[in-house]
Amino acid sequence: MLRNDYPGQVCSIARSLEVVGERWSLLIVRDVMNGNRRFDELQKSLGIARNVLSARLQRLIDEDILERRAYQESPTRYEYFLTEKGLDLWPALIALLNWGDRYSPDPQGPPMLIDHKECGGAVSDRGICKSCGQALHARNARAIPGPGLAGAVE
Amino acid sequence: MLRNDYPGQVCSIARSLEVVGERWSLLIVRDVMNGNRRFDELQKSLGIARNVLSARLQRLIDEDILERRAYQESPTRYEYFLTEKGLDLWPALIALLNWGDRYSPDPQGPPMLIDHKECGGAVSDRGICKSCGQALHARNARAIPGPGLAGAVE
DNA sequence: CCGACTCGGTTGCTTGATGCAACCCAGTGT
DNA sequence: ACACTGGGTTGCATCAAGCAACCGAGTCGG
Repeated sequence: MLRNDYPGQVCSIARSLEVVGERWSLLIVRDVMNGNRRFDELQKSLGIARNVLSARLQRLIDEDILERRAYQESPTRYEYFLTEKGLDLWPALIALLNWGDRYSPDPQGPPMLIDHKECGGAVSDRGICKSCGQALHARNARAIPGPGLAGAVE
Repeated sequence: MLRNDYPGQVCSIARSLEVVGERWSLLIVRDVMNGNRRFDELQKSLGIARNVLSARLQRLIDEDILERRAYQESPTRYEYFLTEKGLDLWPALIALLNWGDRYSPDPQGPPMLIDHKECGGAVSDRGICKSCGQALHARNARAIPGPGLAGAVE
């Protein structure tokens, strides 16, 4: 997105998109959720321009979606973590994941599978564990590589 | 978003965002879901530039998310409708709506409320009817103006 | 028969975000 | 002394978005 505001829109969807609707923002959140926490990791994993990654991270920190913490001193090096607000984007990501799986399917199968950490059950498009029925969140779900990834890695 | 592809990304979230992650796309889908079906209605409601609206509608049609139908001849006039694929974006929109309501709250209350057409129950962030427990879809949910809209309309 | 209005766009121009490559800096390893 | 790593910043070219003007078919009012 170019400008991050939708002038005149009084709608919570528009307000959400003002914050996370910019190009790359949701993919950064997804990557951090999957354990990519460092600048270079994110840059390589996403293939994003470094200046743009820098700007996005700053924006996500300003919006209290990410938090930057030093993991060592001299030289100081940083990691990015999701706040509660950031973790709460999980249901939206799951909905987009499922929509993508349904309508842009990989012939090999989905590239990423989500399951319930405690019981191993699959997750529905509503973020509900299909085997135990619990409504899941970022903390008790886990991403595992699916069959669609295999073809891309070779 | 500028370019609509995320090169090298093998991920259904990225694939979804390639299609609906461009600036305005999800808001157009939301508007059509709420009954704005004509070019001028959409243009006024969104405050989007006409050339951009034209490009987005064409893209959404190409992606089989919208369908254009003539509602009269001479002069021919058109309306845009959501396909099943478009309607299935509903859970993602609901997730974003709830996230926006929670973290960018309007002091007056939410500008838009969603309820279950049949029983009038409120809808959770997972798109589940809070009163009867049913998992809802675009067709059996309804958007109604909430308290947050009042202040903006005056 | 002439002008104004509506709907659904398209065309041109300007502005601003993005992509890319190069550079920077502190510290570490060899 | 030199290269390497992590975490960026700077400059420049390109491409998409915003804006206003225009267009074309048909309809209405006088």
